[in-house]
Amino acid sequence: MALVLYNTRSRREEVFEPLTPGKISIYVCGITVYDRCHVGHARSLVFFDTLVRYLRWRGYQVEFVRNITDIDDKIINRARERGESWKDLADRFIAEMHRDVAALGCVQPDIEPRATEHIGEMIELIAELERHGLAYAVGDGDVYFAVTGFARYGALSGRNLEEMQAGARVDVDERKRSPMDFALWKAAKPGEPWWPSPWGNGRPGWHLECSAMSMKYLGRVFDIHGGGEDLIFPHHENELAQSCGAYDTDFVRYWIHHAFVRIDQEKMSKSLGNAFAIEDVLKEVEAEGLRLHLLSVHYRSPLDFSAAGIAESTKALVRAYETLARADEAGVPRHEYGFDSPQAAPLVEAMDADFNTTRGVGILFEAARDANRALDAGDLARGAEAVGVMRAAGLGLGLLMRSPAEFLAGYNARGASQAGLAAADIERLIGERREARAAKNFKRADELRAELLAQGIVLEDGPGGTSWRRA
RNA sequence: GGCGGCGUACCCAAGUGGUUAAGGGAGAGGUCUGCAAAACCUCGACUCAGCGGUUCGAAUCCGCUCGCCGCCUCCA
Repeated sequence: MALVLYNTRSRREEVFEPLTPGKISIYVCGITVYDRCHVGHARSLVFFDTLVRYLRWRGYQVEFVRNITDIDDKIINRARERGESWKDLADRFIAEMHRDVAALGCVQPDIEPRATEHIGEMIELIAELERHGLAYAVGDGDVYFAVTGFARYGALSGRNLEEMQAGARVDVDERKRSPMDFALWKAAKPGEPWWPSPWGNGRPGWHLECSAMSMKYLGRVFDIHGGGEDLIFPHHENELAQSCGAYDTDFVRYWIHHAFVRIDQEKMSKSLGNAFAIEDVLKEVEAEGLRLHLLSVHYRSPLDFSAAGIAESTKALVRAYETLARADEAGVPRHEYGFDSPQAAPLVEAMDADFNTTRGVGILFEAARDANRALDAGDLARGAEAVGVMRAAGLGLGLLMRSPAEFLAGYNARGASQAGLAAADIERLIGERREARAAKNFKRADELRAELLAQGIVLEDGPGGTSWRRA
């Protein structure tokens, strides 16, 4: 079995071969911290988290780097609007981003470099580009990359300079040699933060940080570079030009880009004003329900955001946790199926095929049905195997990692509290109903049950008594 | 204008040349139950936007038409 992934550079699926056998180096473009993260960012965070988790579970030693862009025009402008320092603003949104990452159940990257902590490396890179005749300074201290000096410019995004210039929407800057040249270093305007450099006081251009930091931590060639598909051009095209131009390296072996989250058939984005902050969404929905929802669509297809869609996924997730809880209660033995076990083979096959998380989720639920069927039949051995498949799928996808009893208790308690009920209230009504049932007063028993149902609480009568859950 | 992608059941969504077109949500019937709920079983696209073509064989390849989206500007 071979891991296959879609490489943006070749526009086709390729068999993945790591630079060093058994090891994988990954650099993902992270967030520009000028505002809270939205659901589009959540897709990026969850997808690459799943990719890293899967590859680790799959037996690879993964080095995962995700940067933070903590200096740029938007940060400066936003800080100015709010009358605080750009540093304080960036730090605050970094903390909020970390909170969102944790809430979504994502691992933190091994290294999370910040642009402003790598100014020296970036200056060094510009100097190297200058030596290769690919960088030029204009009078006032701005430095540009000369795209016409880099023959492969446009190869990643599949475009060429003539086409781009024909349809360019950018204002042509007379100081540039070519309209597509981009800034490596920006001279500081009055009141802006700056760092000293051979070209004067200023700050780095956006694309530079990722070239400098990825190569610093992962080497001049590394395995995977990822991000949203809007980064293909110009960001990744420019990174590639900088890194390859400076060091004549292959730079990135596999480029992976995921599609957007959409709302009403339109890209979710800050500039369109249709973005939902992760923080706000998680007040309304289960974080793991959102996570499952994001994984239920293949990463290269657009995903429509809707509360109803997340609710559907959450229902499915709860069902899976209920199956696990049921298995725990029945005392089925725990099996741990590694990626090379026959039980995990279908999941590995799905995920090896360009991270088909959709199919992976399907496998998880097929196993859930098998488990319930076996438990219905009292076949604990078969139930244990099916539950083992569920857990293996969970490990590969980053789902079902929590204790089922704990998850369900929390989920149900939140439902009850939304209805203004405490667990003790519900227990009291259950006790009252138990007495009514014992007296064969089914009319009263049914009234009590209907009362709770109206508040979103379902009662279930089982052999061991009555339990309650969120409708 | 250039480049790229998508259109599969009521909804979401896998599958991209060959056994009965995954899975989830919703719905209908059944088993179970005091009645329910949950779970399970059954049903649900003779069909994959439309029309042509290639092939022994296509949702899957090619062409055209219609509809939708993305990138070409900061953006996950």
